[in-house]
Amino acid sequence: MNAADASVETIQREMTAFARRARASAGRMHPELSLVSYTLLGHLEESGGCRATDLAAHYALDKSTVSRQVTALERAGLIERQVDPEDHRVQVLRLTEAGTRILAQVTESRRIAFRERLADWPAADLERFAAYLVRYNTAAAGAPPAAQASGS
Amino acid sequence: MNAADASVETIQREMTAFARRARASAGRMHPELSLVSYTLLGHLEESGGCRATDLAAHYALDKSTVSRQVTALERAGLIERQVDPEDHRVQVLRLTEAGTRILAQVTESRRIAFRERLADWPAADLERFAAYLVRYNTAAAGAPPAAQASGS
DNA sequence: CCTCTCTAGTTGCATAGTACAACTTGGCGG
DNA sequence: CCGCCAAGTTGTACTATGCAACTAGAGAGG
Repeated sequence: MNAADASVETIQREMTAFARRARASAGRMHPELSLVSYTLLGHLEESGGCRATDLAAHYALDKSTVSRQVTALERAGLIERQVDPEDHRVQVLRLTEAGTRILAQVTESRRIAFRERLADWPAADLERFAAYLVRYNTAAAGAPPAAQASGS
Repeated sequence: MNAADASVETIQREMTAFARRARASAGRMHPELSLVSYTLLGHLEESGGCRATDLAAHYALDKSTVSRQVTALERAGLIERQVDPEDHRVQVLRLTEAGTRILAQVTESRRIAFRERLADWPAADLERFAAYLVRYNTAAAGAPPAAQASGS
């Protein structure tokens, strides 16, 4: 195996290890907002409101899963649904004020934790690491399901 | 926010996105070996055999979770338990031949998928990316639970 | 030798996230 | 009007997970 292969191997192992830990510790920090809820809210903020089907497609989730998550988030008052006047089958999802606030809180406390962990990294390394991750995830998002599954 | 903060923000977002997708697509590639089982087997291979408690500590899992996973892996014939002759409370876990084989297969097909996604990366970037991930995860492993949860 | 305490692991119970399949509702083209 | 497709919901089942209660064995102190 050449050097590039060894690097790929390491990247695979470390990304897997990270993914493995992520869920294991999910929710310990923010019991009121699970990893799933957090990412859904984040996408709603980014997109400025979208359909449940869009969320399902974006995260490769079943629409039933999204439906239940959306129901829970609505019950919690973090998002609201509005029936699309153009097509009554469609529900446009939007963050409520409370949802926006909580999302910001969680994002902030997560940012603090990440900063702590990355405190002793030189700025140049941080930038490069960030760029690599963006590049990697961009490729992953455009890849077919099988390739996405490799991240698991 | 300065440049370093922006990088931290990006790292947080991208790591989270990755983690989010990882689990969602887990198992689609290798139905016979879940993400959890895969990482446990991987650790057994690396360590050359260890206790259930070691696995739990390494992955920040409850010992009951590990116990069940181990039971399943043993039933599947991928690992075997031997009672430590020095301490009858302890079970030393080891990969069986079948376990070693399947682990190698899955690792290989995952490696192929990762290589595909990383195909157009220069070797130098691969090496740096790999090094960053190792560094990041090493910090995560030694961090307190709260900081680990930030990866979720 | 007996007891107390600690450790390793198992099991009972509850919960979250997920998928798949069946169903409901509504839009669209013949 | 009819048949078909698309968006969501609901029923069901399964996996991973944690916590708490338990069992079994090791070690220390009397």
